[in-house]
Amino acid sequence: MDISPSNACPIAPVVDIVFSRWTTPILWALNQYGRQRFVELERRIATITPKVLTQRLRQLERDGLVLRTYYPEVPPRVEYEISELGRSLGPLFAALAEWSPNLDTVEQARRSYDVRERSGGRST
Amino acid sequence: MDISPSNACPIAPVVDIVFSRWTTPILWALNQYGRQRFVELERRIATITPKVLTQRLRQLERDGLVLRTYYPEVPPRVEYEISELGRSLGPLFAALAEWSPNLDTVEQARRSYDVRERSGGRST
DNA sequence: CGGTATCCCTGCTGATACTG
DNA sequence: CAGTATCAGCAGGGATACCG
Repeated sequence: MDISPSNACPIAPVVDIVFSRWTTPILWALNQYGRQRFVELERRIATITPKVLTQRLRQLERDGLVLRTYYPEVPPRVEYEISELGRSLGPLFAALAEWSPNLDTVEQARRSYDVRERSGGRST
Repeated sequence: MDISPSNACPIAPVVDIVFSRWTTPILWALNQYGRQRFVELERRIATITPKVLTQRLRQLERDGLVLRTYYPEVPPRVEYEISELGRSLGPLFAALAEWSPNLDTVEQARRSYDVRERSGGRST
């Protein structure tokens, strides 16, 4: 939360909601593989802990991006799915994916920066 | 860094680079108001401290998203500007901006969630 | 299964002071 | 001006254990 102060730029609030920690893989998994249970998400994301997964799912549910359905069976069952509002993020995610080829450029920039810095390239 | 593990979804690395803390307002300011000095950025973002601003600018410079120019004058002058790679984020930022009307829906979702929770709506 | 509760610990942040 | 250095404080995340 409050990842980037809104006074600085108008898109900061959107970033706070959509790109706060763990939300991207969660929304992606729900969008990609559809409605699924808690454990499925847990296994798919792998490095997330149940506590944090719960926190993030609650947050996403509160923001209306994710729908939670509870089945009072034994053993209990809960299913999560992306909401319509969540699906409206599609174009945004597509824009992300379209930019990803530039990751190579970033990698290259990092390497040459590191070389420059190692040899004391900075003037100040 | 490592805001969202890449094993979970392919767009996570992009998010790590572009939407890590403070990078959005910085890139936005540089993109919106053009080439400017350290203090200008500092004043524009207001709540950022010089230490953190320096950190983030270095990171963005290393990633090739921002260009730094040092003028060895007295007093010294440094100017920052967005790189071509940084400008290539334009469509992404536009997609963000296009989604921002949905913030109202999020706000509404939060309110009704909070009402539901206050009255003990959750079954589990 | 689908979570909570607990503790710990890292990393970000803020404040302050100092320098070329 | 444009930083760097240092220290303290704290929220959030990870690991582990437990519960309906």
